[in-house]
Amino acid sequence: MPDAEQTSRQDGKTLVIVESGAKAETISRFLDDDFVVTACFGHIRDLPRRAAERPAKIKGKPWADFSVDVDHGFQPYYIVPGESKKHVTRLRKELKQADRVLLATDEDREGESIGWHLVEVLKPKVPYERIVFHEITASAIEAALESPRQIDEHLVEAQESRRILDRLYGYSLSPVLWRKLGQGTSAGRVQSVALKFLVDRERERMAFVSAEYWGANADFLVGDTPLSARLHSLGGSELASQTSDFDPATGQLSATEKRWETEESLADIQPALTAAEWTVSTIAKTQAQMRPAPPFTTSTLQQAASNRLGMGSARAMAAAQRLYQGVDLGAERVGLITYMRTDSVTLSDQALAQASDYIKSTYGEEYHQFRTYRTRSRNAQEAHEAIRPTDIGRTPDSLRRVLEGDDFALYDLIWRRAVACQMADARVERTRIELTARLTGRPNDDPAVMVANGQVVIFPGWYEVLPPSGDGQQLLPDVAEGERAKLDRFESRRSESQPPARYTEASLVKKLEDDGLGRPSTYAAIIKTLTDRSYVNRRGRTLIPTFLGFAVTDLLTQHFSDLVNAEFTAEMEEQLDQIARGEARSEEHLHAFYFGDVDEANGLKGRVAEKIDTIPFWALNLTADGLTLDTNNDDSRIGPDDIQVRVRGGQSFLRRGAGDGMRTAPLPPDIAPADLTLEHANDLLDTTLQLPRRLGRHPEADDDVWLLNGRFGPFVQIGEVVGRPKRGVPKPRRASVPKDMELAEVNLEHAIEWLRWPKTLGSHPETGEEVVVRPGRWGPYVQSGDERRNLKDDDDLETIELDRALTLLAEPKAQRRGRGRPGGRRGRRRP
DNA sequence: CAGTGAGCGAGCTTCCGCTTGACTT
Repeated sequence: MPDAEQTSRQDGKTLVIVESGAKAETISRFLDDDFVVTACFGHIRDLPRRAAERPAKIKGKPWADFSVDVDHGFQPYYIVPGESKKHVTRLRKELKQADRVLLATDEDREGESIGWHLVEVLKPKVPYERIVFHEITASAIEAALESPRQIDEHLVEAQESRRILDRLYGYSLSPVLWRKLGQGTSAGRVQSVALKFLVDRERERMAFVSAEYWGANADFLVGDTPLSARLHSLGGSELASQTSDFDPATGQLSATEKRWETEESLADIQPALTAAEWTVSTIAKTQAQMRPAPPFTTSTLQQAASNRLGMGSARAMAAAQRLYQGVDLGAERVGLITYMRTDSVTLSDQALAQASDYIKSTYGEEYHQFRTYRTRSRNAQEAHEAIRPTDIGRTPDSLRRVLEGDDFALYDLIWRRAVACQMADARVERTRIELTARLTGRPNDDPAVMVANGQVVIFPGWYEVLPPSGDGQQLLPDVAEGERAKLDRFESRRSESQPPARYTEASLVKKLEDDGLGRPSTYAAIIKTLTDRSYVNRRGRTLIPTFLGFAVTDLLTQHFSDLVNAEFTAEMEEQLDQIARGEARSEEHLHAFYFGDVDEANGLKGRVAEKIDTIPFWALNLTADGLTLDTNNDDSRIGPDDIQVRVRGGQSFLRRGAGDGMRTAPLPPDIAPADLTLEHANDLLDTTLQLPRRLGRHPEADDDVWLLNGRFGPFVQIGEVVGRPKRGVPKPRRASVPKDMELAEVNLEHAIEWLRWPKTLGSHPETGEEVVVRPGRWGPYVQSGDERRNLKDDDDLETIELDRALTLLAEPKAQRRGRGRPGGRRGRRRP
């Protein structure tokens, strides 16, 4: 099929380039044969990510890591990454068939930039113009074609400024973390703030002091009618009944006008309450209108998918992508929803009209309510519509045979939300029944009031399509004011004030959007980064920061606090807006950021150079009161029983004492910092101290194999545990336990395998030195004396022989290239 | 960085924001 399309193309056509493949398909249906619609699939150029991608001419430059010449106007050096090459090749081919190009990328900062990059890479010889589609409808496309314009250079400059700033930020601060916390760690304008949200919340939970408080429920008989109510107030004071009534720092009552009841105080008053004569004193009815929520954006879709369907952000987005790309219905492939990466709550006129028709014909006129919604989130760019079904008439039921699993559930949710948002308010009537009694002989507790709350839906409106959980009804029996009531059963109930909830994927995405961090296309990726880097663990739906996450956050917050908050991004966005309006230049902002606007000391470059060698290592002190940041980093002040949490090589561990009596134990990778108590820490240390452990008998050496704990972690050894190495006695054979191995799982088989290395192949004919082969950090290698060479791909660790090893050793050493680094400092190798 | 031992050669990691890869018969 594609072949036929290729050959049928004639010269003289207009090439329309959009960002996404499905969008290209849809738009081509609205255009005649004079147009060829194609997709570039997002950005086709970017700064090189890794050293291997950098152009040869910038290698060795002091700014090569950035691929941005900070000394000459912050000139970026772009490349076409491997994944984009095939798209560029294809676009070039398509361009040859065209005599005009329309850059129809999205109408936002990134879209403008993608259009500009397309021109830079494709260098069209034919005329090109910029157009934008506001919706994918015939009239909107026609309107777009009638008002082409030039590329907005200021907007492109703003995007480039954002791109370079993020590169400078990430690639300057990440190396600081490598030095202090281990390789592979990372810092970024968005991820580091997201991580700080999680760490701050975990610390709030650690500092939280819970309060126990008691309340009561009672069953009444009003005549013969049963009625349940809850104890509301005594002696004119309301009972404390929620977390916010208590001080999170002390667990004491903070709402001092309220009463703090205990189990004993309620037991004490129960006889008086039971004996009292109760009266239905007031029945208050109020009406309330419940408005539907706006249609979905990426952020609210991810929240609802998590809350209602239990889907994580990435899973929800994958399902949404499939719905967007569409299904085969009959002969044609049809996209079922509009674009799923959007920050807009706007619906097209066509969708509004469709919804109106559907609602009126299905539920009746009075169920329809025309509504428009305004986007409230910061930094919204609104290049697309809200997420909605492409055809409201395509009900979830009609797609039951086509969609399954996540896809169906998500479509159902999107469809309901889109319809509901054009429906009338639900009207509910709320009823509050108060029962009052005078207590004899208890002046401080008199009078007593019990309350029952109820709710009835009197007009469902949008509830018809999207019922609230529990259908919105809480029925109360029919009683009248002034009726006498008898307390039949009394039950006191224990509650605890709750620490602030941990973030879930859904609540983190909401927080990010509210604070203007990240974009619809990156919310799921941000969470993935945090988990990939082991900054965060998932437990059920909640996200729990690890100690490594704490270390990263503390280090950045202590030394670069102005960079690790949402305000930094907000200010950046203001500057980008100035650039986009042509009121400011990117270079000045970047210069101020990187080199400082007062002096070098307040620029990123100067600060990193000053800090990278002087920042102390991170540690938390663990006491009975909890974990606190260690600020002096002074071993001489550590007592023999003092416990610290530290991080090395990305692994967190416990340390008890300092100097000679010091003991360490690795922390379980999934431990929640708030769960680490002094007692737990001592248990972990004592468990590790159960080493040495005898694993069994080595069959060849005819000796015992021991698992021991050493300076650099656990290791296995053939032979007795020795105290100090004795002169003249050959050293026993030893091997490290791999870093990712749990100590409890180490057995004799493992030990025998590790102890096979190094294997002696023979002696070197020239030097007489032993030639050995062993697995190494960078793959297997051979060694003789001080000479080492890696095995090649064809060589095998198990079968390699002396001759081959000698050949490898005779080859020249791989050339080590000197690299000038900013500041001229080469990191000392860790001993 | 440290802890009963031995080893590790050269060069790498990292950012945010757009898009989904698909060369089987």
